[in-house]
Amino acid sequence: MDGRVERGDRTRKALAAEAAAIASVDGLSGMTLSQLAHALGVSKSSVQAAYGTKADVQLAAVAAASEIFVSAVVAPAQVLPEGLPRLEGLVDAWLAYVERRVFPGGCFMGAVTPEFDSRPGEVRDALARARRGWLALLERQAAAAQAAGDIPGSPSPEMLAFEIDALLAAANVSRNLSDDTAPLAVARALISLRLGSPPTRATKRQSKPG
Amino acid sequence: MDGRVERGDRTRKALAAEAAAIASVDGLSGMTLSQLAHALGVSKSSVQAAYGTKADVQLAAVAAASEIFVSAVVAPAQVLPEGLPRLEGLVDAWLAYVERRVFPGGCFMGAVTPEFDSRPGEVRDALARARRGWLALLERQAAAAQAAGDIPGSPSPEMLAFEIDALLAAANVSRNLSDDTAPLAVARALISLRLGSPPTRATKRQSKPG
DNA sequence: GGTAAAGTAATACGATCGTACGTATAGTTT
DNA sequence: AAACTATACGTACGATCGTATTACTTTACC
Repeated sequence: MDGRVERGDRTRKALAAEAAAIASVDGLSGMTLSQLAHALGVSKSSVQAAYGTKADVQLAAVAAASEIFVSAVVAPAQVLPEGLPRLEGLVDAWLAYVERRVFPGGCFMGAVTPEFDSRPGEVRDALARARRGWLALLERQAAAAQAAGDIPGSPSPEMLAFEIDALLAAANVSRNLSDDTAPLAVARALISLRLGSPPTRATKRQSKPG
Repeated sequence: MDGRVERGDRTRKALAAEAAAIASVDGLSGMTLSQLAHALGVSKSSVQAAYGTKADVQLAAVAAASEIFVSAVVAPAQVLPEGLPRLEGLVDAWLAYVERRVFPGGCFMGAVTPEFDSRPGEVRDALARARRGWLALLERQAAAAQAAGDIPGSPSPEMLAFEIDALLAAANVSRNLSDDTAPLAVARALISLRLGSPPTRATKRQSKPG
């Protein structure tokens, strides 16, 4: 074991996490190395020493954002039983992840994927891979829920996953534009509706207030 | 009448349209004045002479993109009767607008709104206004369709508009990432499903080919 | 304890960014 | 014809971008 590279890895992690945070607001190409260095109180040269080039920083930011996303959204839902419960758990965790601003710009992928979806390169490939993984995750739970008969009269799991992701992404944009969390509740209600669940569950249900 | 300002307006229009095209790929801040000038075969100074600052160019690009969008998507559907027909016409026109790449980066708003949704300023305000207008347009037709009883068992017009827009935006991203038009058909099928229409209409239905 | 490795930093370089200024050209007005 | 105005262009400036080079500090292993 080498404590030196361990320390280096730690600063590298912190760097990548901060890069992801900045990119969620300014984009992966809008983010500059000076900005990143200043945000962590280190010199620009240190950033360059950790990752050679800016493209490497961008890729590291995507990887770090993916890890953060997994621990904030995927992992919490993993304790729930497969199928509809876990699917709804993923949705609720995602909405909470956006609402509490794990990234200052809302969803990292939602901010960065449209930026790079028309620019061939490693960054786009990484983003496409992350997106496919997320959609596959949703699709698997949708398929399980459907197999269990919990989603009556529903389209294919692939379509259902596509729709859930679309609603979440749109909610993220609306929320950022209006700085209001109402769109998150709208998305939740629509997803509940499409999943055939009764009313909503985690959004409202504050009846009997007294 | 002044032939000078007329000529100026013509170049200004061409400039704004090209700026929108570039921004649909590189983003409104990724676009540079040199790039814009070179794309039109003029000098960088000319761009600056037409619009004083880059922020003005960005705002002009948003305005130009809105006009292009209206003539490519909104206007064609305006000939259809209000309610469900016009709503589906808007959807079909939108999908065609993306598929035939009116903007090289797909939907201009889809590329640029996530870029600016966390950056306060005039650009974000303009994008928010355009988005609200588009959603209101969808919502009005959804309400008319619902009032006519054409969409049985549907959520509120506002929610329906939100959902249609979400599906279209997601289809645009998927299409750009994969360079495949299949996501457009998926979105169309889902929208048809949510509108309660039988199968789909404009996506497949190529029976009786002879 | 000395040495090699890795992190951190200081400095500098070329390129390009957005912008400012001066000027030539073309059209309008008097 | 002369004065005026708006467009277009060339040039130049300061700032900042990403990157390369170089030296110094810290840390772990011999």
